[in-house]
Amino acid sequence: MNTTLVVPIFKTLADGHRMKMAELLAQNESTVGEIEKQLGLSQSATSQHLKLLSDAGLVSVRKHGNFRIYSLQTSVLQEAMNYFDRLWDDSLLQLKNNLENDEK
Amino acid sequence: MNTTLVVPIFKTLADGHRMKMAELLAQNESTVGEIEKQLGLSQSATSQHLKLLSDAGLVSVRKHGNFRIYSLQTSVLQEAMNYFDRLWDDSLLQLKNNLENDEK
DNA sequence: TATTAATATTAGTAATTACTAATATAGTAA
DNA sequence: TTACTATATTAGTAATTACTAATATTAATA
Repeated sequence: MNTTLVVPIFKTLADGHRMKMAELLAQNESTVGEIEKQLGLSQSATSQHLKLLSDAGLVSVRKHGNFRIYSLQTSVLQEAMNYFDRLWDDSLLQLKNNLENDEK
Repeated sequence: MNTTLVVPIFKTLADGHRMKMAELLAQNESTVGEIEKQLGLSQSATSQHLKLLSDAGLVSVRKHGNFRIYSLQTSVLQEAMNYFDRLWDDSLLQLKNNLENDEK
């Protein structure tokens, strides 16, 4: 597995506010203003967090009049899920091997 | 879901070296010295990273003579996996709802 | 065109991080 | 005990981060 792909995703989600944003967007796509209100952040801070999420490919944006509508990008989520699945599988395998060795 | 549980796990794994450590430990429990050699880090840096992993509950340690043997703690991994699963499910549900609304 | 609304970008700053270098601790062995 | 080995801890530092405040951009509307 290539950690360089997954590390940026983790870095981006490893922040309470951005994690909340991801959760909000998992429920519904949303404008900057709505997110700002939900999280109680300043407009600037909200925009900056969204930019980080966007740079990491975790969200996409489209314009609607004067608004920007952000949505969660599930394909990148999948990357992160695969990473955990892999770790999980490896450690289960390790456990199994250890049990077998103990029997000998 | 309680993000305060998951954020520290993400913060801890959101570093290339610690992520590599988690991967190594998923394959095999290991001493500090082995990890240090695998990652090409200094002894001190290695110890400090392991402390962070340990504080986050991602690894456990046991003593063996002069050595400390670190192993991955799968139960905490599970937390993080659940988080992603939840996000994933929510966004699939959102997608489904949007399709249904479009039909109207 | 001028004004307003929604958002983005920039510069500055305090707090956090990841390292190195040095020192401390704890177990082993002479 | 003394010396050695494996690891932990501490202090200091450069780089990064998350914010605020100010300004810029872009679209809608009067």
